[in-house]
Amino acid sequence: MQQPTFLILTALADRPQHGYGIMTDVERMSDGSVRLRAGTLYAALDRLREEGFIQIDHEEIVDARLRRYYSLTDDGATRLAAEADRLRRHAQTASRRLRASRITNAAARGVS
Amino acid sequence: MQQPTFLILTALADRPQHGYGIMTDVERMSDGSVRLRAGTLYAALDRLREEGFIQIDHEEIVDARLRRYYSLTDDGATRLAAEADRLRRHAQTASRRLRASRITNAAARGVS
DNA sequence: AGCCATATATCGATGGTCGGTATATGCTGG
DNA sequence: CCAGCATATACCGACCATCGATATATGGCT
Repeated sequence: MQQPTFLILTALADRPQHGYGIMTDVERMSDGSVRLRAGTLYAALDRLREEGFIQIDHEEIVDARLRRYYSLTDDGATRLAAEADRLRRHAQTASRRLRASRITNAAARGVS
Repeated sequence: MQQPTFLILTALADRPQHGYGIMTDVERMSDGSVRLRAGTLYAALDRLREEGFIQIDHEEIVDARLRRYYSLTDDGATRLAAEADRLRRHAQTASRRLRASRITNAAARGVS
């Protein structure tokens, strides 16, 4: 699973949201580092719905504009939890190894 | 950065390794869930070298077979550290939101 | 009047990964 | 004794998620 997809599911983890809301939420969550393109977002929403990870929650019209709200399915929540755990473990492994390497290099330079 | 690329850099975080060693290391690190294809690995090694994140450390011949060892550059270590931190934060956000959602749902069902 | 935010949708291009194939050596089980 | 597997690098076409751009429409701000 790629980062944009992961962040879309994360945006839906605690409440239903509509497409545009997901876009801004993802940008905020990632401190502006991940700007979802409209193409990416709506293609991903269709795909994730086909895969059964999200579903259409409800729709409403605001200012003559459609808002289509999506929510996580149980499958989606399970999948996201598994993916989050994988990310956490990978991040931990990388940090541990980098730390080990810095210690080794410091020792080699005679630094206490 | 995609997961395979991240894991390749992680494999090199604490010591130089050759291609095939990276492949087995990545599989072990991810509990067998990520099996690097030869095509992915060697293409990624070329690309990462061009980008300045890794470099050829040294080469040796074992059993008439070439072993080309790669190591992280300073740039690569910096990049990997930043990426690991991003992964950690994203995983944390997803887990926090999922937890919040479970509490809300439990309360809605009248569960203490 | 012009621009930006809101909101969804579609389309071609890009690029990292997948899956397979090629080449070569050495070890091991049947 | 030879077939298969592990080791080791390399290349290629295919796939698909994402990018970047464009389209359409409304409302608010300057």
